[in-house]
Amino acid sequence: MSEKTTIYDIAKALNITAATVSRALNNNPKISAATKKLVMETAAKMNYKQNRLALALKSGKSNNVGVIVPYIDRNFFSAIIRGIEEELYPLGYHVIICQTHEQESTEIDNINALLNAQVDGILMSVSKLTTQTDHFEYVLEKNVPLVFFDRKKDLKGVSTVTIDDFEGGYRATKHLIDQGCKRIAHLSGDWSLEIYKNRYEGYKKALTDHGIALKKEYVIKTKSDIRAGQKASEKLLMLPEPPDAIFSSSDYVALGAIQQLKKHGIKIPTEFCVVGFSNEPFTKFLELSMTTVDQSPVEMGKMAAKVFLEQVKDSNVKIEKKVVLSPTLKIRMSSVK
Amino acid sequence: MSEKTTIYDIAKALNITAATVSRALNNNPKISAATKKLVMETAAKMNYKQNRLALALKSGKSNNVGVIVPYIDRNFFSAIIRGIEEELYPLGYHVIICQTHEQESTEIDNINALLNAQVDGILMSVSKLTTQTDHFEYVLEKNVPLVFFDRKKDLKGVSTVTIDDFEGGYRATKHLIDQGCKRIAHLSGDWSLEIYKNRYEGYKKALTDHGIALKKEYVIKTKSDIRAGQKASEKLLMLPEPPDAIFSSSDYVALGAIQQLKKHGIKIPTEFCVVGFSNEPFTKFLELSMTTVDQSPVEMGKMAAKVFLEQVKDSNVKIEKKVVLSPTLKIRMSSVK
DNA sequence: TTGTAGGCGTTATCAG
DNA sequence: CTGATAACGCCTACAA
Repeated sequence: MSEKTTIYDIAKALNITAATVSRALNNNPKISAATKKLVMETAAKMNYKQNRLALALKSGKSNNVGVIVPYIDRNFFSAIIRGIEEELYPLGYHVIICQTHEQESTEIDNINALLNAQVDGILMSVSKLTTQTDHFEYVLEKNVPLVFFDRKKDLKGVSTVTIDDFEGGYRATKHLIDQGCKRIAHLSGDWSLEIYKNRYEGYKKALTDHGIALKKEYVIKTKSDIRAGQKASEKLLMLPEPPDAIFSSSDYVALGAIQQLKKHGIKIPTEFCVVGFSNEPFTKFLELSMTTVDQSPVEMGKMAAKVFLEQVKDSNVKIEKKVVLSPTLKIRMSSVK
Repeated sequence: MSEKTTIYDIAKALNITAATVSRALNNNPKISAATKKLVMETAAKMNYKQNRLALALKSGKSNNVGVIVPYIDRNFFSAIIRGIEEELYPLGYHVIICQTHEQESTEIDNINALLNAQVDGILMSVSKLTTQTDHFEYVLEKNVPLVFFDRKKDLKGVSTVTIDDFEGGYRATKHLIDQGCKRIAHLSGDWSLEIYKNRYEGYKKALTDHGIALKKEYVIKTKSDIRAGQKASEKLLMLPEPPDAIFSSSDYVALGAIQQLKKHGIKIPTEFCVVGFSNEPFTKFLELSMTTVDQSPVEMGKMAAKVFLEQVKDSNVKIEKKVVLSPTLKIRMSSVK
């Protein structure tokens, strides 16, 4: 029983031809009910399982999609992958995972490997260190659907699923203003990634909309970790006129800020409010739970999958869909006076 | 340039046969250096990329491995997947992801789908609700290597990579004893999963080794979430002689316990110590950081991948390797008086 | 050293 | 309705 049974085995057992077996198995209308039933039964009896590799070679569709992310164990990305998988699995697609470690060379490598593996599409979030776009254009040349989620590059023919980072930044900042904060600082990331630029723009707009002047020294670009948050907030506190609130583009940076503020004996939220970004799981579990912007990553993954599906459906027409999801402000203790 | 170039295209361009091209591309010794060079150059010029599907069909090896986990966005599992991917990618393998949602029927479904896709191996963690083992035996019948990580079923011919849960439970409990705790409770999980049973056994052994009697009412089986932790610890506090420490098999349950203790105004760690299990990322970020048992999931993933590789290397000999990793106790604030 | 031919498992096309 | 045949892209005896 360890041998794989093929449609030939079934054909032989039934004294018919493999073509007929194939037809029976595939609900082809041109087949008698009798033989169909017979084939089905013996197929079950012989424990036949379709070899998807052969089908893939024949049809040119592998029913695999490649997903490329910086690190799979970052909650934001694993949640997106979860969404993609859950949307695609019922339709017979499998998800192949690749990690870039934020390296452009690895990203290029991944794309080539996935293309060789004949994936039906590539869904990805661009790595931080990526500057070129040749490898993306190469994917398009091959007529393989390409969908960017969260981190994107602007390219003709590529669909994208993002959240409205501007809106997220705006709401977070407005919330702080509503809480009565007067001197709101912003901890941002590298602006070569649009997401950070957009969050900053939202912050800026919210301030000006409410008649608050933007202070250059209140905006600091940092890496996305706790240490960076500690250092940046220390710098802010040393200012002649220190801020009374921080909107951070990263939950980790926000956490670092909170830790530093506590070290200085500053009371949160009464004296100082903090808002993060991403709704990382830990933000909810903190004793002083953190207000943050939720990006609904599972939904983002599902949406990316849907966009991909539309693309394969009408592979003749070039679709270039830009889906922008709305962020949700999760108001928690770190910002409510 | 959108057409895929095959070895036939190269052959035609060079007025040689596809077989020769194939040999040149594969470093076959029986070929002249001249033609080899020529083939290589035109292959590069024509942007040839090997079709791995065709190779897979021909060779019977897809160079894909299937990984099945309950949920991909649980940090423990995504970290394991990260380890697997990082170990296998350099060798040309790709990782296909499936989620069971803890359902046995989905698990069976996933296995069949992966088998149909001709994966070279399946690495998985058994779902909580799985009772049968037929589908695992079926994998073995097909001569597809099967490796369990963390959650396993005992089966002949299956390799496993786990951590020493007994040891983890023992160390956690001994640590509490060393801290001077006298009445140590244990919040466990469903014992149909060995891991929970073993952690309990470690707890028990540590107690008896130190001359402490096991109290039945101090051991409660719960689900693995915060709410369950709150409820269970409430029950413990209502006991005529409430405990002064909790060792929990789950970080989430431990967090629920801590929250409940605080509600009662109990001071941690001075009056009460808590130790969790898994080293979920949030445990480190809590204001009162949580002592917990680290399972080094990335290492576990790498090890599972290595075991798989050994298995495919000598596919003739049936290997049944049982790797047991050592857990590490991360001592933090929730348990140090 | 190179060419020829067959096959991996399926499906699609064309006859019958 | 069913059978025969070719094709997907690659590799590998075997023959030359």
